Amino acid sequence: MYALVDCNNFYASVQRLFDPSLIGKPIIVLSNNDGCVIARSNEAKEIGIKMGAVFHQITETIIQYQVNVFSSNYPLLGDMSSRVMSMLSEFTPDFEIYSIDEAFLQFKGYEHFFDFYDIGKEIRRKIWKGLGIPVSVGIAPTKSLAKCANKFAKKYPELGGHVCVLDSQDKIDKALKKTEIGDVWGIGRRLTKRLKTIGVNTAYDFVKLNTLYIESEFGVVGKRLHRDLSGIPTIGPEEVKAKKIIANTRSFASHVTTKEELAERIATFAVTGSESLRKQKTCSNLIGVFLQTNPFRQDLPQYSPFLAFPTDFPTSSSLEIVKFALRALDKIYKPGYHYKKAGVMMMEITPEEIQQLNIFTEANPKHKALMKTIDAINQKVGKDKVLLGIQKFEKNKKWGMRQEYLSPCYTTRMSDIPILKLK
DNA sequence: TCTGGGGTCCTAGGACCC
DNA sequence: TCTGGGGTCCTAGGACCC
Repeated sequence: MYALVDCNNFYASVQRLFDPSLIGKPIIVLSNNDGCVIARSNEAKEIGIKMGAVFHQITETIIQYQVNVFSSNYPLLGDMSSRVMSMLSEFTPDFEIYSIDEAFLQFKGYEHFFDFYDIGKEIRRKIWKGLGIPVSVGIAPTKSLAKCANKFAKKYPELGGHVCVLDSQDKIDKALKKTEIGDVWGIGRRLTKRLKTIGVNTAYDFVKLNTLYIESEFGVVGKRLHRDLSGIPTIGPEEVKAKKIIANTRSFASHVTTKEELAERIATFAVTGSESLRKQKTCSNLIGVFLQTNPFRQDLPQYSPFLAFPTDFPTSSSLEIVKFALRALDKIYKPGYHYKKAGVMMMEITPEEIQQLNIFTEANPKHKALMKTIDAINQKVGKDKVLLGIQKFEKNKKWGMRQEYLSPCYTTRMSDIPILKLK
């Protein structure tokens, strides 16, 4: 059996955790740059704020309902996520982190010993007691059915106290019949539209389709999902693998026009990406850079170039990667445009220990030790303490990213730790 | 004024190899 | 009328996830 544990309105729940006065009030959390709504408390959902809504377009609603607004606080959210995951991992060794607020727990061979409903309740109780984060638990024989059960647990909390177990064909059928096709894991907007035109409106309708038909129309992806939803475990556990692409991209609060400013941002994206490469013990062989003007300003000239340079040898050295990134920037930069977004992508990622040597050039052996030292210092005394000369020294300016509603980093910064006052 | 960021997998078609 | 057989690798585009 698989359990899918999902934190309820995770970002909003975390903010509420450190400010109990927010309980029962509408909360929204914004994307980077305070652009879109990416998380909502139930109260915010009820007053009709949509996922992905553009923040500056809903100011009236915000004022009218006194909605509490937060910028994304990734240090805080990341830390709370790892605490949740750490507690969940104690329930079973077969444990898979699926996203920042979701994990699959697999229970092999326990079927006859455990009441899964009790397990679900216990998971919920522990996370709530230990961390104050509410979770929903869906338990079923396959991953896609566990996803389905989880949606049920969330949608009808009164039925099972945020726990839903699908342990018989009868229950599975009932749940599938009540699940809209668009809510099925792996069925996006396009497929929903296609399926509805052929009369498939629920997950149950989908399961009842002919296998051969599914394969010819929707390929192997459709076939896999079809089997998995039919109760035959097909979507197996995902191993944690090194990333194949590492991207670092940001929109700017206002536009950027000069090459100097872009160079400084590109360098920082490259440095951050290099750190990610080293963390997963890999090197990159192709460094790409892109620029983008603001696509919402069609009245301004548009220019969105991308260029990738192969490195001379596989590398994770910040110095090398910055060099190639800046070389690419130099090629694609054109004056006279208002750049709104930029990014660096590390591609063709290979393991550190497998090195295809180049005849003509080789890595500077000093870089490896240097990077190790820099990483160690930054780890010990705080992120970004050691920077390259081209990077911005001012702290807290974060590329002029708009973050007007940032909460304290309650769990990761000494000065932000909440203080309890006894009367 | 203002519109996120970061990933994965699959398929079809073309180029190329012997 | 007919035009071998069996492969690999790469790319662009499409779909999906959180």
